[in-house]
Amino acid sequence: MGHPVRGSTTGQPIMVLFDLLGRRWAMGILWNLADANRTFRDLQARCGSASPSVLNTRLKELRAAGLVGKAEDGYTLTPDGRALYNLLEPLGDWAAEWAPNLK
Amino acid sequence: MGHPVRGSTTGQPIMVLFDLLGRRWAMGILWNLADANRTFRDLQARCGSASPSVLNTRLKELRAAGLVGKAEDGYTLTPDGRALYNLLEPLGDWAAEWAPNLK
DNA sequence: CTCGCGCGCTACGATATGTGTAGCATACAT
DNA sequence: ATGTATGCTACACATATCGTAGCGCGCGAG
Repeated sequence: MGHPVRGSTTGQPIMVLFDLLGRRWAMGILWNLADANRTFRDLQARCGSASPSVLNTRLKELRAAGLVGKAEDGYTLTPDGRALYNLLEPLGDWAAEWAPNLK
Repeated sequence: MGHPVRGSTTGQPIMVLFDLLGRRWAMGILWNLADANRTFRDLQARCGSASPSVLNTRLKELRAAGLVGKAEDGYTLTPDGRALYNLLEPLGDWAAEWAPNLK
């Protein structure tokens, strides 16, 4: 049922984005690339030891989406990826206040 | 390997949030509840006809997380849920500019 | 009252997606 | 050449999601 535009039947770009980000580790990868370029194994370690197959799949998807690129010292955020990260960043502060209310 | 704190081994609340939102339709549900309360079937129709089992599972998770609540006229965002939505909202505008660059 | 209807929701087999471990090829240092 | 680290693939197993069917309920019409 493939990857292209899973939720975009209504033509809403936001659903395409949610489809891409609504996969395991997708946002975590963006998050961990924000402050520095990371090697494959470095990313793997920071994403709760995600299995290399998923990690590689996600990296392919994110690169196809133009959010992540490859530099000499590992993977890196493209300008688009960084722009998206900047929108995601406030979630970090919010999560810090929200998480304790959970259990 | 359940639901509680899948990526939080490092103690980062953001990973707990990413775990919750990084599931199918999770963000789509928040998005569709933003402008009005929605019934179960209404949500289902707006989420690309997501199967009722997933939709129900997601709703349970989101309610357990205190982001979604139940009103007389359907599901609704809690104050926390609305705060989170406000952070997510800019993604809509960004996605509208980004999506066309894809293919 | 009973019939049909739409509702929220559950059950369950089929498929898609993710996990975990092993390991290969390359590069570089010792 | 030997050891170590890298990026990544392969594959068997586990989990998540899908899609369809259908149950129990409340309600309004006949």
